[in-house]
Amino acid sequence: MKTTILIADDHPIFLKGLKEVIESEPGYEVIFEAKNGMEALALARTHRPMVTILDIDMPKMNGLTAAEELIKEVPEAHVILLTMHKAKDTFVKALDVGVAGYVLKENAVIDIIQAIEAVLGGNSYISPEMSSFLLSQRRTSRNPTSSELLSTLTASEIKILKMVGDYKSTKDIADELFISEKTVSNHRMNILKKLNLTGKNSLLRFAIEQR
Amino acid sequence: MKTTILIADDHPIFLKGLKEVIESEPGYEVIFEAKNGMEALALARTHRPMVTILDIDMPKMNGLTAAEELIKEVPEAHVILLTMHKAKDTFVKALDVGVAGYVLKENAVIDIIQAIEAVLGGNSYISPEMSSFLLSQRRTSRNPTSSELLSTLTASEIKILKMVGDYKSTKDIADELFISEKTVSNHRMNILKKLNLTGKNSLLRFAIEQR
DNA sequence: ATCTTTATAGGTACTACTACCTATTCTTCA
DNA sequence: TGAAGAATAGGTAGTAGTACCTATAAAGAT
Repeated sequence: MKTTILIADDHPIFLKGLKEVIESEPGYEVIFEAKNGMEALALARTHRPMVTILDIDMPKMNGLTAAEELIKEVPEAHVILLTMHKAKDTFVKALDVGVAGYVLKENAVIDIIQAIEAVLGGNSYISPEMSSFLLSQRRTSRNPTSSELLSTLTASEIKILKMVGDYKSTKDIADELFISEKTVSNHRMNILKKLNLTGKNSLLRFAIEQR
Repeated sequence: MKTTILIADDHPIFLKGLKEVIESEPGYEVIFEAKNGMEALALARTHRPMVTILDIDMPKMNGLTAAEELIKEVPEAHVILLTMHKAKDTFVKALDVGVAGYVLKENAVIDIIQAIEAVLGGNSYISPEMSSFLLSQRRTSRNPTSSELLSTLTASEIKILKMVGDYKSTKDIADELFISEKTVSNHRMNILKKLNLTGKNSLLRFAIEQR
């Protein structure tokens, strides 16, 4: 059985080109084409293609909104978004919505088959240019200021901080380490002082953000 | 001025092949070659190539450890790791260490130039197969069970849940919404019941994880 | 040899969140 | 019209984390 695919793009030339690329691969068949988001959503909703490829910039309804609607109704839909620009906001939104693929148009011809295969396998696929954004996010989360402060902590303090970050209570930690709750409590206070933290869940907050 | 590059791989054939690929591109020059981690680290440390490409599986010292050491000493080094396997653990470790690129060997020939360009531009580059792993991590955090539960919450409850996730206290929320602390407290309890949560910071925990 | 740091543990007090009540007003839906 | 849900607010109790004390034993450094 062939893999059924829906493509939506408001530029007929791009649409045609992409279709040819996909169908040059054996086993893939573009069963539907749409030229705006509304049309794409209606087709995908009723005919359930195995993969839905949506351009983001389209009239009537943009691809992102269409993807959001479609995934809400059909969570098992495999949606790949195509875009011209590398804007972070839309990318982050797309991730939240739950699209399986995010491919830059400039790479589409080369990447699309890989992307389709990835999403069919239940994986996600994003163009390398976008994945670099994911990486940098991960990196900035641990900023230099906090890591300097962290270095002043002793081994025990770090161990306890990690356990706090795992949502363990003072009692949990005391039981696990076979020490008194008071000792754990003292360690917690010492950590708070070293990190210049005050207030109720400030340690938990810090521990979580540092993970 | 040419872009200077160090490559380290214990397989001479792969090393030679990769070098040819890189030097076929104008502007790139492989100034050093190493056949294990120790050698690579020593060369990179003293000669500071603009990009350092390390295979992970190498004798003496593996590429990951070498990368860790190098980045610790020379944070501005651009390190690209090459690997055969898609093991998550090493990948996550590599991200923590701060490598700029992570390329699967099977894709290396095609991707390496793109990877080099990305890391020189201060960006990160990871093979699409690995970036899919990053995405799936992001996705699983909001699992279907919790989103179903979330849909039972009222608008006010969702608003308050978000504020809890911003580390706001009951009092903070009450002040901000011009309602009684008791009302906020009641909303919190209702949320806890709807989400089947119990215990001290369970709501904070949930709110944070849902963000 | 003394001083500092660290891990250990106890006391006391305050505060915020959880837990389980009741009750009123308003909207919405059958 | 009557029932259900939602937002509002109050009471009371328990518990966990924060805040600030003191104190001792072991390890390390000057």
